[in-house]
Amino acid sequence: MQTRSRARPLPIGRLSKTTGVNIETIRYYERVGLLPTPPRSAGRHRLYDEDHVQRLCFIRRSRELGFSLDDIRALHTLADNGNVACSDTRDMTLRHLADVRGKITSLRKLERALKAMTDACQPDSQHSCPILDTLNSAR
Amino acid sequence: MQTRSRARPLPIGRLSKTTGVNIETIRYYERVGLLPTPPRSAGRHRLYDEDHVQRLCFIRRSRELGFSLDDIRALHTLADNGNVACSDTRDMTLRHLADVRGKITSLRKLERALKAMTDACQPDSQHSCPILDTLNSAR
DNA sequence: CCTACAATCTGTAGCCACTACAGATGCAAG
DNA sequence: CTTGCATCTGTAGTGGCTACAGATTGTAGG
Repeated sequence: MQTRSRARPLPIGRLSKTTGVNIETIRYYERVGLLPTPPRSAGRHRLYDEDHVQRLCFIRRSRELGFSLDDIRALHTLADNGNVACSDTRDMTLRHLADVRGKITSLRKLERALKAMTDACQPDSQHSCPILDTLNSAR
Repeated sequence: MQTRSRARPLPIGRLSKTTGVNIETIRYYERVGLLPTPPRSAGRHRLYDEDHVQRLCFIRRSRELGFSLDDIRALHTLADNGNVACSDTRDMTLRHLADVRGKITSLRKLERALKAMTDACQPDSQHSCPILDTLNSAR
């Protein structure tokens, strides 16, 4: 039991392997105040514990879900304040969801436009290129 | 007829209004070699003609379709070489289309994950926040 | 204990496509 | 000629990393 709470600290390379986050990125997160500054060895090497692993995994998963670093900072604050935060995290996630849906919509428009262009462009067309024509013609 | 070919040159502010491209962006495009350097007035103010308007519109439309500045440089080169380029532009556009589709796919995954989280998060839930739980739990 | 060699350190610069200034000029209307 | 807007150059900032260079530290083998 107490071996777990006294697990030996990880240097940055191990933390990186454990969490799947690049070493440079870990140091970057520390620089921008996303990851708390860890204690150091006598030779100034960073020494991480289990809390850092948890925090960094939280960050990674949030990034995978497309949250910005500012969002994640806010999520940390909310998480640290206990579960009063539930409606706030929900609001944030809903805003983010709306954003993602907006991006999907505009990418689909893009997709249609690009498909129309490639469809119009037959490799054996002797005359001018429909794609270049589209780009050249007025809106 | 000759009034059109001898239209008076536009200063950068007019070009900006005509094309809908920001002044700073126009100068940026010139700096990175996307827009040819225009002649200048005695006082070093840029003076644009109809060709510049066309070129800048081409760039704007390409950007709206999500092409990178490198892509646009390539498109310009192809356009200037005549319509031999047709299959090349088609290839470029198809690659870009595949890219857009890839982005749509991953955004849709994101959308599903975010929706699942907000659905699980009921405002009256007294216990811990499902969203924070998701972000905290292991993969 | 010494020697390799790997790991980590700091600081800086680059990526993309802009955007935002500051401070110095130019230009055109009244 | 003055006023006031337009434009000029140059630099720095954005987000989220990534990639170095050059110095120091940690560690395993002999």
